[in-house]
Amino acid sequence: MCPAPLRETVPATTPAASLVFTTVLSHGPLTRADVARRTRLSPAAVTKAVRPLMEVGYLVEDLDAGARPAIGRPANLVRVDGGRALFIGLKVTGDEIIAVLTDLCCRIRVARHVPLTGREPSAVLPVLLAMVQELLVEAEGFGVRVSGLGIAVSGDVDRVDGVVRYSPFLDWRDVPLADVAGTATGLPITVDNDVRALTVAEQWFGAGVGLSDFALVTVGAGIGCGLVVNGRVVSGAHGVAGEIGHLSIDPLGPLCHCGNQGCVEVIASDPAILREVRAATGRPLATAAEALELARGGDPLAREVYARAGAAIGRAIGSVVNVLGPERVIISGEGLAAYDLFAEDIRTAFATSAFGTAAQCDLTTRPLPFEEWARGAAATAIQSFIGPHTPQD
Amino acid sequence: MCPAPLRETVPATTPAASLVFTTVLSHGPLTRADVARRTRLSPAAVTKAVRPLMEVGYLVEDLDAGARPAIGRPANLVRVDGGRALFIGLKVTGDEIIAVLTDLCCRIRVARHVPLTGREPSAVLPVLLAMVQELLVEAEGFGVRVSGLGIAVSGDVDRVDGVVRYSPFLDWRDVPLADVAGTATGLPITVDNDVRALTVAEQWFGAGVGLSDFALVTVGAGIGCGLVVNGRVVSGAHGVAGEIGHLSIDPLGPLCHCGNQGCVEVIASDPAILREVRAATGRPLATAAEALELARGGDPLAREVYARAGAAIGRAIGSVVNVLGPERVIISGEGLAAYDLFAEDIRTAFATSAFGTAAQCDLTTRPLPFEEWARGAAATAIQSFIGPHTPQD
DNA sequence: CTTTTTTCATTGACAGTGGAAAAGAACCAC
DNA sequence: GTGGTTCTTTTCCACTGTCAATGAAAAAAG
Repeated sequence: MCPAPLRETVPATTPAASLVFTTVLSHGPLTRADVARRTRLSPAAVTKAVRPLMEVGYLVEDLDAGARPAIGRPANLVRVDGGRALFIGLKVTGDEIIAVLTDLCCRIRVARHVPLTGREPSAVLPVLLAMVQELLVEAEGFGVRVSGLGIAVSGDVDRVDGVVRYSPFLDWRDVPLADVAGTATGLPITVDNDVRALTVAEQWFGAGVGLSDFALVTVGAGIGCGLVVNGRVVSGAHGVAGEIGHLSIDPLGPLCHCGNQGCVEVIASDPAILREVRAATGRPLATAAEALELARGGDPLAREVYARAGAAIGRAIGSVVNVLGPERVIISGEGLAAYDLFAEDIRTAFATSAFGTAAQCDLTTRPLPFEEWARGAAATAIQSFIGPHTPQD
Repeated sequence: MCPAPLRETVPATTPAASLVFTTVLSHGPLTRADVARRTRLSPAAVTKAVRPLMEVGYLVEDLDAGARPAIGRPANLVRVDGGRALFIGLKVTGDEIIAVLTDLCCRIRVARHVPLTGREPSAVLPVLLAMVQELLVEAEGFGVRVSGLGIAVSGDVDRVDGVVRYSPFLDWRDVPLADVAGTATGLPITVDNDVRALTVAEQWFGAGVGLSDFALVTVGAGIGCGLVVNGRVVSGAHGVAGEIGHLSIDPLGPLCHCGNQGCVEVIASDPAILREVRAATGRPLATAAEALELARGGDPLAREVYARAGAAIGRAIGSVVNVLGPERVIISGEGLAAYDLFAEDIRTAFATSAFGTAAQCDLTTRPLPFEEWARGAAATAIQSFIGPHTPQD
């Protein structure tokens, strides 16, 4: 009579359960008492939230005695059983799709990528769906169902409706990605902006854990920035935020396609650096990697370009920090391969442009393997899976 | 036996009551049904929240039939009875204390200011307390008790502890203002940063009502910025945020005391404008008002200075908007007296520096009479009075 | 001039959430 | 053992806000 439920129930049914689950998820194995202290819930509430989550296997008792107190009853550690559920994360770029299969703790189990031949939705979607199928097959090998699919796309993305409003890079407008992917795969879909997705991953599983205010700066083909303020990811009133790529750093700098001069992006993005190194040295370099090699080899002109790029990034970070006063800035991105060349310049430019207390802000760097973007997408899927009661901090 | 309560109970005891009260407070007279729709509470919950608030007189039925629907039972409007409680707001500047007595709707009933002879806490506090006494006497004339005192100070202020951590302007460090004022007056005290206080006033009673993301930019002796993101005022991880005064606009501009060149504040603050007009015209002007007069008179060199100031402000606003994507920016401050001189420049500079969707952001200007700062302080007191369940939006 | 329709407001029953207090459990130290 | 300490669970309960039904007040319809 009663039809079988189409999807596994979400782990957290009440705000308290959600809070407990996300706390354990982010802060690793914890005792119930610890969870109670962290969440400011009563111990009783924690016990009651943990039990049903254990019964369905999302939480498990961690038998590594480990952190037992010197005195008193030994504590039982509780942790999330990552293997209990799988998620697929996809990042769609202009020329490829990067895909990962992760567990509930957002650890990557499988990573793939396929090139794209066209950018129109009609060219991308079949490849995307084929990739999902491929990973679903992989997932069978783990004997666990896939509980969600996250898709990250650059540009203006409406996560609530799952619509890509406008992606300049892909030249997409108003593509109802969640609907399409949902009907095709039957999975719960989360669509979000790529930088925001990466920010969610850092907030829950990375260098942003436990911070109520931080920024994530990505350096690569473009310069992006994700923000967490008061424990919540910032989306802006119109769905767009963190556009630091077009902060104007040098009014006399090169002309940017946005119409201004000296934007961060036209000084410090990978293509900009390549262009500048080419111009400075007169060599016909083809890729950013070649420019990097030249600079690493000690070419002073090339190094100068990297120094300028670092200074621009540092000043952009300084602006963000002055405005928001975050606790930490995480610097990441493909461009980080050149980090050794401009780390110093980023820090000095930041230090001089940060005003007052803002200078206390911690700068952390973090390598960004190519699968990381897709992992961010998986993180958003995990977030959706856990439920609507996302706690603010 | 049972001692009389020392202070009136706060209006809102439950989250729902708080939500209802703040909704009615900000959105003027509303029908219960409207409140229910706005807050997404059930109609029953609204009725139950309103009743006790009416019994103690904070809410009243508004008998101005006014907005009756074309069909169906006519609605009863509910509004806050502003006269039911009074609040004192104080702003401490370097050379005077500005004070207001407001009602619960943050309407100014009495405004005062006294000059200060010294900046040390020992010189300021007696004057401050005398001012409070004076307004308490005034308040007796209204036959209503004063329910809270808000104090606004520039610099790094910890609202939770009521401590002025560091105010460069006053040269205060770690002054426990809330404790001192609390024991001296017996009133509940709220101490906050001045710009944040102004932001709260706008969020609850001004041009920020109903917006989840907006910025408030103040132009005057300094350039400040208050931010509301996701419906909450931004304080930053270290208690400081919105420091746009030292965003560097022109790397070749005048040297700022912060060590950088071409900060907004060294181009567009009142003293900076005065200095520049003096330098450009060679005239021995004494005040910003004289410089303003000169520019209004048509002096091209003076006008040029204002145009540069406007452009700097516009670009600073552009930076904030690119980073946060607010729905609106409210431009205010004493410097707004000169608004006609640089309005155009602000807008053009903003338009060129705002990227993509960010340009949709609405720029609003709002005059800032001198009592406004003190009114901001009163708004924080009202916020504290209503209770800890401040809703996020 | 009823009756119906529509919307607003209230009531009382109720489900569900999380807290308080007390008891139980497991260990160490003496 | 006994007492002390901390973690965990249990039981009971206060409380909040929703549901569904009911009442109220007006306009529109018959």
